Amino acid sequence: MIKPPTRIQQRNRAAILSAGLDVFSQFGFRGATLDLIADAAGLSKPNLLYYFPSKESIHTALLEQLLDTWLDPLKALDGTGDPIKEIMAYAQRKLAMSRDYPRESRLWANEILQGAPRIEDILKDDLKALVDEKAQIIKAWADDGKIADIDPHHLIFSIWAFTQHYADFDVQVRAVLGNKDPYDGASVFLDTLYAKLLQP
Amino acid sequence: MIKPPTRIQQRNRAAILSAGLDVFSQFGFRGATLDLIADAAGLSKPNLLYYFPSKESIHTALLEQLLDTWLDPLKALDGTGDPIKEIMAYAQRKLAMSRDYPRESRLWANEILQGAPRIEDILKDDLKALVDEKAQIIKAWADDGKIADIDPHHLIFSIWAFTQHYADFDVQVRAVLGNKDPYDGASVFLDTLYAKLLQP
DNA sequence: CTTGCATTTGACCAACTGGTCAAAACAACG
DNA sequence: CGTTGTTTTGACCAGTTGGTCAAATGCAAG
Repeated sequence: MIKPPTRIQQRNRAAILSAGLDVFSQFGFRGATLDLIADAAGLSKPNLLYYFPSKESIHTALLEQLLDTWLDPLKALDGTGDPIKEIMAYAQRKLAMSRDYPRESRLWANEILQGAPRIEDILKDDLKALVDEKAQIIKAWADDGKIADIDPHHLIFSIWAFTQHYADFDVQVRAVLGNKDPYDGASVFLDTLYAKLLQP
Repeated sequence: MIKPPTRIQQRNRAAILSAGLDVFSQFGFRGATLDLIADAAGLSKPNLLYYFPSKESIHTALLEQLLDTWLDPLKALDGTGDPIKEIMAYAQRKLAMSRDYPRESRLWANEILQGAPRIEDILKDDLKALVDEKAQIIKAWADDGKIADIDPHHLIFSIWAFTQHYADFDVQVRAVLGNKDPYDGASVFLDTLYAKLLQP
């Protein structure tokens, strides 16, 4: 029989996951240490291992939790909506994710940079399937002359690249802009960019 | 008096730097180990430390070597040339860098992801100065009505983001495209994107 | 207060880490 | 060949790493 988690369990598991997100997203899997995570979570190392059996298991839990959040904005792209509005709304949702979940974006980036050893299958199955499905919708719009005739896959890549850049390269963006908040400017630029690109 | 490096020194230093590039770009500074680098270079660990005094020194050497290569394409943007051609040529140079030097791109990405502790000053000084200078050129073009009126800084970010995406997220891009070469499609897309965006 | 379970901890371990060192092997040159 | 400087190596070290364990503490219900 399964027992419901106590308040302490909920609090500590959440603290560990948040600490793990901090550490893994900054140092990658190999560069992260249990000591760093335990310190950030305010627990002793053996105590941390009472809640998660291994370093790997914390990382896996984070990645699983991330996956849904990460794919949601694209899933919401609606083939029956107004083409240009749909794509631009998707791009804005993605940009908002970078602003609101920068650690998650960097965790993902780290994982891919390291060759995605732990999620390669997911990329090749789930992600590819989802992207292919949405790419077909976009292609249909292009064929109907409702948007400009561009390669749907590279369109999606360009949205990922541009929006995630503000989370993953945050330090660099802020260094160049002199610490001004980048997101207002980015949002305006994003609108201009895709409005012009998609115009049939 | 300075002695010229022997053939062996040249060969081994080059092998170490190449191995270091492999390992640092995949695992980040903390995740990289001297054993991994030594193995990849085909040397024993003490032998490796005969050529570089520390792990840090290998990393520093790589970063210094990278900096010039990395900023060159932007430096070559010429204020006296044809505006749209200049910007599009810059974007294509950047894309070619991702294709030809993916490890360097990932080394840079790793460094920024980790908060750029070792190059923050360079970003705030040299990089910011260079970008500001080129941004002013672009702004002048926009003011003269030679290109569309867009934010020059975010234009540059969009070029960085899109082109580097193909090196840094290589595994993901190939997983989604089913292992087709992405660069031809990316190059075409890049041309379309900026041609439409910059049109006054 | 006591019993039983959940939680926390200090001490510990083997493997790995960055780095040192003296001695050995090698290369070049007269 | 011998000598001299360069290159390579095995053995080693102290600190860190992921992880274990038995014992101690906290806590809630009867």
